[in-house]
Amino acid sequence: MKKVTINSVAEYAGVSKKTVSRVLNNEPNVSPATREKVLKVFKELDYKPNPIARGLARNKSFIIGCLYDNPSKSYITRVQSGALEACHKFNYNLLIHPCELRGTELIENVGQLLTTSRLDGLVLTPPFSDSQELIDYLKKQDIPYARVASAIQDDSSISVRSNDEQGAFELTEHLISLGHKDIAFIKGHPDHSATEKRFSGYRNALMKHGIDFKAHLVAEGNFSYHSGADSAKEILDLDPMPTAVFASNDYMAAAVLKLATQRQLKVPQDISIAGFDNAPIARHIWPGLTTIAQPVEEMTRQAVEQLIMQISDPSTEVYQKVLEAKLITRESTAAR
Amino acid sequence: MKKVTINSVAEYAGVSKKTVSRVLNNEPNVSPATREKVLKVFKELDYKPNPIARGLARNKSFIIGCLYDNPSKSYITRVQSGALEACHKFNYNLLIHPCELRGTELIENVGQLLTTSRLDGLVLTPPFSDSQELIDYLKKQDIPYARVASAIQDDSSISVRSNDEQGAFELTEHLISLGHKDIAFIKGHPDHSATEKRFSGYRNALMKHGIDFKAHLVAEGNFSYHSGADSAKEILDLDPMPTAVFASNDYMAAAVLKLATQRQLKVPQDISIAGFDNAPIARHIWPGLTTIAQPVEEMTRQAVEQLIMQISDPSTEVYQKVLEAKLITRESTAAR
DNA sequence: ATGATATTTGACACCGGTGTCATAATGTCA
DNA sequence: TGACATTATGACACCGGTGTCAAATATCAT
Repeated sequence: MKKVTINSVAEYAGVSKKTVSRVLNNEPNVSPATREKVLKVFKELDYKPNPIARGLARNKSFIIGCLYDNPSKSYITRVQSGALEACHKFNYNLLIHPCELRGTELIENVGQLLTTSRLDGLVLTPPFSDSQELIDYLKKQDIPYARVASAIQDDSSISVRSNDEQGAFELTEHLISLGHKDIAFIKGHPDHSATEKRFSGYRNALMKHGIDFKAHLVAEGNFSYHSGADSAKEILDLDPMPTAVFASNDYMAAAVLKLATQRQLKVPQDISIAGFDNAPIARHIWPGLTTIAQPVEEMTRQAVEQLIMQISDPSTEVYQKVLEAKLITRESTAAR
Repeated sequence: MKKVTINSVAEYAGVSKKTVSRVLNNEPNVSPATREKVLKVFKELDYKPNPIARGLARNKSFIIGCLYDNPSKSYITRVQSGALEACHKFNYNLLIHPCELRGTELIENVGQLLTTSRLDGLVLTPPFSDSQELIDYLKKQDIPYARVASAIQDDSSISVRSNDEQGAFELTEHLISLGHKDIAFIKGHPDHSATEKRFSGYRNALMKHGIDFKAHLVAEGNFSYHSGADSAKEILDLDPMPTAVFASNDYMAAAVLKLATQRQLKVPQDISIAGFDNAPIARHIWPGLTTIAQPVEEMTRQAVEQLIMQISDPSTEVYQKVLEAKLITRESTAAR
């Protein structure tokens, strides 16, 4: 099977390759007759323009890169699916690139990525969306990027996040309204800005309702299930045991639930447990986890859509957006 | 910041661009002195070769595409991580493309993918690895591909799978050895070849141990948690209720566990439950699920590695490989 | 020193498209 | 019908690299 290029199409149709290019890109100033003729040849030869050649000429690749370093597989797939939705809408594709925030090679690693594959833009998900070092680098390299769930204040770049603080506040109030006063808290990974946001939502709710904050009720997690299991042990070993646990994500909450169940504790009768994110696991276990639903897909979709807009027209105004997080109550929390 | 191209480097270094290209690609026949000089200019100007231009000249993109249509997020991320490992080892990148097997537009959709982004090869994961239609199309288009977990017999293309039948056989034997005779089975998605393999492993084990196969103990699932919940209802409503349930994946098993727990059944005392895949959820719930560990990352890694080998040298022999699946016993199964 | 061979280097076409600009064809109006 | 604006088309350079091949230079045996 011989390769069909723009040249062969042009020759076959008896026009110049520039005219073929015009038809290809739906440019004006082609007579209907010619256009028709060329389109027919497209069909006849089954012509597919070479995206690489086009990329070289236009200096574009129509590929967006997605950077992440996150232990939650469901979070990652949600991010991907939001990003893909936006990409496909505009005929872009998505290249994924998990890498580690820590370690001196981050910049080098991303540099390598940009060297081996020219990307039109980058979506940064936590914790990268909070890495000032990375952002400075991208700015210097002049690579368009969009931040998802970032806490960095920067009006000159795209950012879509959800209201973590508000969500944590509401969830804590929910627990308080059920009569809980000793509410343990498991923090997330310190590199993620959401960690501090959720923590302060928790503290603010306590404060608003006149409940003293007790440092010994706070455990340090890192969003992984494993860290949740460690924190769970700390918390369930406390005497007196708190009546409720608020974990900064659902995986850690699931770990608490597992240990509690292993210890023959009844949830929610003996202890209430709540998570954050509304990951699939929150409804796959029994009792289902009360949690905060974050619109992860939607955040990413909007971020990528804005990113593509900005790529196609760099003069487009970029803006920052905050989406609402929503309380989902299930069976894991109850009045004490 | 002016763009640094191979031309500017050549001019600056006082050599031809071909020589620069030689240094870039570590080709022989460059005098050490010249090589040194050019390398210094690379540093000085911070030169980054343009992958698109290189791609055009060599007719390569160094990008592998990954096709999937799978409800299990953990399966997807495991596939991705295995694929990425192989890609990065050879300086390739990975582009992801979820799409639907059903619907007439599959071929069109993949065609679109290949049109908008030239890929050097494609990894097919279930159920695509079993789609003869897609495979024929790729062959016709002359796009290299590798199949993961495919049951299609085709010695001319790369395939890495694990032994689903053997795994299911072992798991069933495990249940039988615990004294179970009424073992319900939840099937997977009919489009996946693994579904039949696992089912026949189950039947063969029953047969070997002289246990009659009972059709009413088989429920039709599709690998999704939701389908598992439906099947769970069917099975737990049976009278007499079977003493064990073997679900074709862990999500469906988790759904059975959830319903059982909701109904105040003790697992494994009242009923044993087993899954397949060793997905994260299998150890995130209580009791942990007895299951079969499939080396998903490893399968994909090997498949992609072979794929890249074949791309770099089309004369490379391709081969098919079967990896072992392994029984993992946890708390969800016990003697009756 | 001489010719034969091996190594280093560069000129130039090429990959498959797009952008610029000149020219040809067509349309408009007095 | 001629002058002028408008539309259609193509020639050609260009994007930033790589492949081919011939020329220039270095190495070596005799």
